[in-house]
Amino acid sequence: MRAKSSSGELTVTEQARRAQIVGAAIRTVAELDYASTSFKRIAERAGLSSTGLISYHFAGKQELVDEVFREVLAVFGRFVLERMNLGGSAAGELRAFLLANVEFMRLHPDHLPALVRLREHVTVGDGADSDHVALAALLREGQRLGEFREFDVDVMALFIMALRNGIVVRAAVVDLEVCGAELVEVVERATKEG
Amino acid sequence: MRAKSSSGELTVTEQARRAQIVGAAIRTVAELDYASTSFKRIAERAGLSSTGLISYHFAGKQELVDEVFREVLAVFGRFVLERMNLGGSAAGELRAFLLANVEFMRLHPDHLPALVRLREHVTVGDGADSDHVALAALLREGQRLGEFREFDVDVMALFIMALRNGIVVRAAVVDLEVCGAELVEVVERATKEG
Amino acid sequence: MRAKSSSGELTVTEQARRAQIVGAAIRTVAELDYASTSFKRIAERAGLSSTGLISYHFAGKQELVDEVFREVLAVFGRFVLERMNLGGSAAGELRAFLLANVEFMRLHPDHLPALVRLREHVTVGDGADSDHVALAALLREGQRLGEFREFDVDVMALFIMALRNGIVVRAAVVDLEVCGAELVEVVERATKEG
Amino acid sequence: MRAKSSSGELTVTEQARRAQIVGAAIRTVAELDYASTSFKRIAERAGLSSTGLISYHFAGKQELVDEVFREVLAVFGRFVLERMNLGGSAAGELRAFLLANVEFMRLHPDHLPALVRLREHVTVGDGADSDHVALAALLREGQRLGEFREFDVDVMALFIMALRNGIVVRAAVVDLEVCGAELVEVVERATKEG
DNA sequence: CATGAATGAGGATTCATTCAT
DNA sequence: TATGAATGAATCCTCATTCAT
Repeated sequence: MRAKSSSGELTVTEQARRAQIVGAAIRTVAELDYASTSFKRIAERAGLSSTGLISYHFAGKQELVDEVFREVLAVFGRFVLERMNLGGSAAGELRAFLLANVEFMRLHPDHLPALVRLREHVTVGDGADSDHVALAALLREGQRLGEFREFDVDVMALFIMALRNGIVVRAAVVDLEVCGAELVEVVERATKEG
Repeated sequence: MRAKSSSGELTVTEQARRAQIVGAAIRTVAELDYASTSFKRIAERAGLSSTGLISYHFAGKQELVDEVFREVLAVFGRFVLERMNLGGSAAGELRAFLLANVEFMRLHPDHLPALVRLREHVTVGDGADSDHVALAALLREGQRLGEFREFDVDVMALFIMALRNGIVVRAAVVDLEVCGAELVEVVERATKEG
Repeated sequence: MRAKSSSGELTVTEQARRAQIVGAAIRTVAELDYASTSFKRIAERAGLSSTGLISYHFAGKQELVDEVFREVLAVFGRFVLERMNLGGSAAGELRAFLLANVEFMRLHPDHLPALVRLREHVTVGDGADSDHVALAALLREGQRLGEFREFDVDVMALFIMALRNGIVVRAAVVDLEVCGAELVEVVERATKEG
Repeated sequence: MRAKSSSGELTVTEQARRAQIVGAAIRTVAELDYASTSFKRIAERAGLSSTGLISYHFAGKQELVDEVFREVLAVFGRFVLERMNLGGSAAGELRAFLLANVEFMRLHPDHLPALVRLREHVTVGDGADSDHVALAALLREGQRLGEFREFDVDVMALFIMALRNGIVVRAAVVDLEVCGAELVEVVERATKEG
């Protein structure tokens, strides 16, 4: 009856259903794009008998979209973090970040497409740019350490995310292996001193 | 329903109306994103008194979308071509291409956003990748001339377009001047020998 | 396509359709009460093939409800005014007002029930209390002329409208003739000096 | 679905739950009007965690509505009766009835609004008019005793209840003290001989 | 008894499209 | 050609009700 109980806790069943719906929504958005993503389509993919069930578990389409976005971002964030926290050089971290991205595309082919397609329709505010901010910080650190040349870190972060997104959008028709290797090379050339 | 006369030709009036509608559609998509672009919204921006007129001039929403895409691509293509055909080196051509893109964003702030947003909803199949193909050819030529290092030209073309699109999507909140300069720098570093 | 053209004018056809829908809405509300009044029910009574047509002519349910209320109030206001402007005494005006109300119920059996049932759901703000205000003014004038005894004019106006509404709600099961005569008698006793 | 046990009796727990739900329903209807009164809203006000519980204790929305109506009527009836059975004159009884109504509004501000709003949606048939019948009987008795003038007792009863309901509907924005005094005065003038 | 998850009908509204004028 | 009225499918959402636990 409620999207969230008054205490903010969710029952196990509810968590499971929400996860099921979110998963179906991710697949739907990845396959059909936001414009064609309706509750009906999501319900079909989730095997639900009624779109009413989605409304039962989520306060509205916007909450679902935000939740999907948050979930994808969380999964992605954990995945990347596991592959980065080696300490070491900024350049190494950046390289790890890029390779993690490519690996993530392989393992979760629907997540990043959903992320990219939902970005404009999300009301989260914060998480949307968290990637960008963290990346810019890393770049700035690299500059401080003398590993990276001078450049506008925000612009460079934008570029790196743009390259990543470019691969995401074309992931279906592209050789991820080749793309990944070239991505690392290009970003290294773009950032390194000299 | 009309779309084209039985002989396949369009009258001057028809062409004018179609152009008016296409122009309004470009503005609408750029401002509202594809998901919120309806005939009603387009008609408002075009100063049309009926959405029926759009259906009259275009066989359907898909034809309109395709036409918009084709038109933007054509305008963009002419613009870029004028700034590139100086002959000269591949690197020079590539640089001219990039600068033309940035200049185009400044002069036609709605066109590339519309292009990017419509790409996934277009059924042209052909023109969608014409940019990519031409760019890949230029890169291959540069490799043949020894100006560019060895890389997968398709991947690199994808990257360059991704960088361009990254700027397009954030054009509203970004300093085009800075972005343009950095774009040239990054692409040069990404492609040049050594 | 629009509820109102940009110049605020309505075409003849549109006026006719709106009137048809408003009429059907009046009948529906009078018969079914607001809670059961849906676009579907209104469309049935209006002989429309689609509820979409109602949305086409009215910006929303609220606009329709407001328009219905305004229309009933206007018809009622004209009707009453025609029977009151004889000049003369305040008591005479009051009596004419009451008789006009009863006569109106006979001629327009759906209008006042709709008015009463819609009052709480209307966002008009002004017209809702115009009856009350005019009546209170008349009562005050009667007091000034010494025709009426001293009483709180707002409370008395409330009472008179309450008596009227009481008849309206039971109009179907009550003898209007008897009610009307008794209404005049009761109000006269309630207001007159002594 | 439960509604009543097979033997027709209700357990203490059942009675308590039903009373809790009925109380919340009264508040909900008084605050939100019938059209906006849903099981969800009632459950919120009752502190229930599920609308299912309402369906469990009442055979359907109609039974709940009828029960609410019956309950309000019973409470009101007892309250009024306590203040009337002094024997004495019909005029005195009538006056006591009116004052009891006003006092009831003060002590139970939600009950009469709920009663008025639910009247049209109730299927009891019986109790709905019990007020009216009793009041008409009192009026007839007063006529027999020569205390009241000649009038149609049903119409007069309708009028008196209409005045009462008029106050109820505006109770929030009106001075109950003033209204009460004027109500007694007006009804006395309306009914007394001469 | 109580819970909360689930259901499917029905709500208003928007949409692309059709058609008479 | 152009208009605007009309259509019906599809949208998200709310509702009372059912049911397994």
